[in-house]
Amino acid sequence: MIPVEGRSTRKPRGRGNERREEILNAALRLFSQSGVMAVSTRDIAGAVGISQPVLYTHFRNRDDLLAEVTERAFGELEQRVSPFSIDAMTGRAAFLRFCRIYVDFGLEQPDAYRMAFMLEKRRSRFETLDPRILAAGLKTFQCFEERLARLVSRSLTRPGEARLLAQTLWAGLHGLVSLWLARREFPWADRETLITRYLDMLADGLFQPEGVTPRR
Amino acid sequence: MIPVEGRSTRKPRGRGNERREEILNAALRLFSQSGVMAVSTRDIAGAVGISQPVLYTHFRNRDDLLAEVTERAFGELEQRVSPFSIDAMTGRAAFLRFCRIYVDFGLEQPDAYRMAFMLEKRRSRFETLDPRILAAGLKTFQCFEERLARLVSRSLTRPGEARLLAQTLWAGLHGLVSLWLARREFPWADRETLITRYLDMLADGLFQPEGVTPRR
DNA sequence: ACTCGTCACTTATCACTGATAGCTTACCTC
DNA sequence: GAGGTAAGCTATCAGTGATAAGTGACGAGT
Repeated sequence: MIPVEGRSTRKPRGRGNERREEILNAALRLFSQSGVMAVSTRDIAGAVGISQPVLYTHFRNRDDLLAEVTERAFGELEQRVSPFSIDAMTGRAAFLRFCRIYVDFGLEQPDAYRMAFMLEKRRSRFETLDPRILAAGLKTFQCFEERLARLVSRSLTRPGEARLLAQTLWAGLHGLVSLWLARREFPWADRETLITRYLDMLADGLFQPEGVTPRR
Repeated sequence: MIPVEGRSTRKPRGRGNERREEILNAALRLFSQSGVMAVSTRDIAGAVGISQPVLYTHFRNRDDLLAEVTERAFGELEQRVSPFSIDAMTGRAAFLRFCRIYVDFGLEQPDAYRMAFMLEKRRSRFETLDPRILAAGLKTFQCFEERLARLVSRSLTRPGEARLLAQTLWAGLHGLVSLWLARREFPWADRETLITRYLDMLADGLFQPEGVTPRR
């Protein structure tokens, strides 16, 4: 399906890990081009210029490769969230910009987002999530939670409040992004209008009108 | 993978449509048991007691069968939403109960929910959504929008306001349900606490504190 | 009662998928 | 130069969705 490129030259001894990187990069590129489900192990091997079984000397199986690409997807989101600081903005504006980082990531990198949050296991939904994906997700969530907590630090009182708030906001942001990605054919209202309105709802729902003081 | 049951007896002439129903029922059952991705056409045929190619005399392909099962999934959600009426509740309580119907559907029937809102196409994400799924989704959304509009009818002024409100709420509800379904391994806060808090956020975000008057 | 068309269903097979076994080859060390 | 081994190959597996082509039973028409 995907055109096969020419054979790659054999790697010198001891530099087999370069191949591993090449595979990961090719996989990420193909996933973004054609969607995760549409890319076969033969497509990936073809793009790198090696035979398909070579993949299995670097990764246990397809899901293992996918897990590693997903880890990187989480890393990308984290890289966007992590430099966030309040700067000179008011609380509400800062909160909205914070939300926008997340939403924009989902809309600009749909495949990274899909892998991080939406991808179902191929075999069965009863398979447990790869522990590396979970770990990467937790790390990114913690970064998200910390930034959010700093944003509303004035009024966090009860223990566990920050975590609950972060989970609520995360799920809220996920709703807009994931539904839009999964059902693009739906007659959505104007995208910008919807996003603005949606983030307003989240801000109004989570905080007092004055600023960024959590309700209740 | 899934055990094959005994052969079914041949259908009399003119009653081939019974077979079609049997296939749909078996597919729905297996999807709920093992997850959509884990069930093959041979599993379905085996459960019905027929050979695998028979499926293709009733459905164009696997996605076509899946589309019909998904239509039914939307139907189930619609059946839950459709009898909703405000009764003797106050506006906010009615709104929360309305939201609860949606959330409970997702948590109780995860596979129906997945098929309706989360399922990615098998081949490529650039394939268009089956028009029947889209139609079923639109019908269910309209039912949702109508009930919601009646709930807040006092204060809907601008045209298109009900639609925007419905899309916002839908995406909001979807966020909680879908993220919970997709990442069960995540260390979520207590489920009931999270749901309550989340629905409170939606109510506070969409309406004035007094009741069910939309903001702005 | 016998034909005969056609509906319901079969077996055989295709191309493709992820995955494994076992062989080959080129490099690096000694 | 020899030999070990890392790097990669071909061949093949079972399972998948899908198609082609054949079989046979049922029931209407005479």
